[in-house]
Amino acid sequence: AAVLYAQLTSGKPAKITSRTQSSDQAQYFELIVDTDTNEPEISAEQATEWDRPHGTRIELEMEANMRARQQLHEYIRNTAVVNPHARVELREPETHLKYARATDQLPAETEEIRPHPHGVELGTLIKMAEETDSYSVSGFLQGEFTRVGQKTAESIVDGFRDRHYGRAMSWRPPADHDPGVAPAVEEAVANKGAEATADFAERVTDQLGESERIAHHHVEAAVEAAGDAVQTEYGTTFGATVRENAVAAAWERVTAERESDLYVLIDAATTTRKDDAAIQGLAERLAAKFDPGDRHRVTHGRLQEYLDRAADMTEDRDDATFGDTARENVLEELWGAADRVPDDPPQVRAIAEDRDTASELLEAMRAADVIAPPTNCLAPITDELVEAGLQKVYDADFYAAATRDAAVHGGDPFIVEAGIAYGGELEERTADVLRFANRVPLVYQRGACATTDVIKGIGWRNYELDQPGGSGLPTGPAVVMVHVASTNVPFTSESKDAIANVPEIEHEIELAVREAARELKSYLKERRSRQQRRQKQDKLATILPAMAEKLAAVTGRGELDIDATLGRIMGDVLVTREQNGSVRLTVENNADTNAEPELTEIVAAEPTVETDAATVVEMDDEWFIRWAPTVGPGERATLTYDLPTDAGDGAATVSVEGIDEQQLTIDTERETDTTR
DNA sequence: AGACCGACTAACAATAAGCT
DNA sequence: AGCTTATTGTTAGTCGGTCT
Repeated sequence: AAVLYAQLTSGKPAKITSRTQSSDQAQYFELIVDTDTNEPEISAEQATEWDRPHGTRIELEMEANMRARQQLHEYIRNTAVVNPHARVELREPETHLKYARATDQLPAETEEIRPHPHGVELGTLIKMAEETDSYSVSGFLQGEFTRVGQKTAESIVDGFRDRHYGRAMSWRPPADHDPGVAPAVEEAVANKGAEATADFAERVTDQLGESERIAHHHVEAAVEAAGDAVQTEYGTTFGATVRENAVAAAWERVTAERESDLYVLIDAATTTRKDDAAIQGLAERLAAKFDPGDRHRVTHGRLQEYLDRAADMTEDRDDATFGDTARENVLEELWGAADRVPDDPPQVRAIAEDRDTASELLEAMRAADVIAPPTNCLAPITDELVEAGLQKVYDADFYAAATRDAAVHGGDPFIVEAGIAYGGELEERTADVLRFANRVPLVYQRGACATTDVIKGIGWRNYELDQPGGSGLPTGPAVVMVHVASTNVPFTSESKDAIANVPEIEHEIELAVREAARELKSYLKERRSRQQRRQKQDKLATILPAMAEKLAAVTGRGELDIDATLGRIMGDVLVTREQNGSVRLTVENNADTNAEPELTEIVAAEPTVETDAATVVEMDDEWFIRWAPTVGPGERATLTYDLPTDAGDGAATVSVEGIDEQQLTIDTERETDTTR
């Protein structure tokens, strides 16, 4: 599109330079797009020198006005966010934007997939049907669509038959005491010999008697089978005319009692005590819709029409009511009673030529259960790289990102990713929302986008962000980015400016943003508590020494150990080391949660540790003493070990890990106290 | 209470391998 | 070559637990 636009405005070809790592020369092309055939045309080709080791460069010259420069910059910046693997640079006469690569990791390769049955449009379907090599509908579906195997294809074809041919209404076989099918068939067959005719009629009757309900095609099949059998046995030919007559006669017998048959069905469907007369009336009127000579094939829509008319009439005449629910139940009962026709579906070619048939097939495809499409056709940026992308563009204190698992809307898989940058150089105002679709920034129509709607709908106060009025965009030094990757992103319009409000996508966007926001929340909470701690500590640090001094002056005793006291007041973990012949390490936990510090000491001589709580490892004449106690709130734990007397006073120091630096006070002064 | 998540199983499509 | 069969991978569905 860019090439075409450049060509239209400036008339100059696109200049392309490309070089692979292995080749020592680059290839240079000039390319124009033939607007008639929409095919590229290479107008010049030559080998050339290029200073880059590998890559592709496209140069386009185009005319445009630069009034929307701000948005161009924004576009470039946003592009840099979602393409952390790329180096993005913009040179203009007065500005120069440059974003370096944040990672050398290329986006995961995507796999091409065939379209999903739920995702195609009628036009596409017809086009596919025209181009396929398959003859049968089943083969076409299995070959051209993803997630369609034998089972799914069968269910689609079944649905298609229902829509294309309708179903064949079936009736119960005549009861035994009624004049059965046999006499009617015998009557219909002439000049075939009494014995053969009787046998023929009996066979047909037996065959039909086996099934619960009989549709027209059952009768046809029974007559065919009986005809063939009798033909070989008796040597008399049962031609097409005879068979037709026999089918007609048998069918007439089968359909003779439509009314009582329908009565039973309607009665079964209407559980509530409907008026008997009303049901009878409905059955009568419905029975009248099925012509005696007809095959009784109805589509779902036609059946509904019949039922509606019959029900309306019954309401008028018999003063009964048939509500929507009742009608629906009866309709489903009748539809269930009707038999799926055995006709083969038309060939794919025929479907391609007939729009109505194709539309019926599409309906069947939409209605069928098809498992979700595979998701490896999408390449998410991944949460780490979203973070990296944000870091590369925004100078903030905190970054969070979340990538959702793939989900499906219609037939198209999609992945939603969200990222949040907070603090740092970001301005304190309504948070920016960056929207992306398939790694392309969406600049316009901010308000019409599903992304914005979702973010406005989130209660940001839960996540420690200000939100005036409790809804709408949050305020604060924050940037929220949302990326939707899909094989078919549903845009609100052709201009691809905003993502449409598809419930599935909105839901995923919300979950993704919330996921990232939760991280932000814990960060903000921690930061706040840290600030409070620091304020408290600052105050104490000014007061305590003065108090200690006063106290010392009043009591006349030596100076107090302020550090330890401060630690106790602040709820810190206090680690003390005393050396008096043996070394004694004490962990005192003044916090209100369990502390699990890991203490390591390195000494120059082999220590003797009495408990199993600590492990000693020797390495290059140094001994590592590792001790990882769990200390409950308000408790203290102690480790004592001996060093050989000739080891001298330890230059050993204790290092502590697993405790937040802010909450840790290490006190080794007593070492000097005791050795003094 | 409801949504979400992970572990597990069953079902099914996709693919490779084998067979007629 | 075309069909059937085994294998593999993916997904839907279910259950129980956890979090908000």
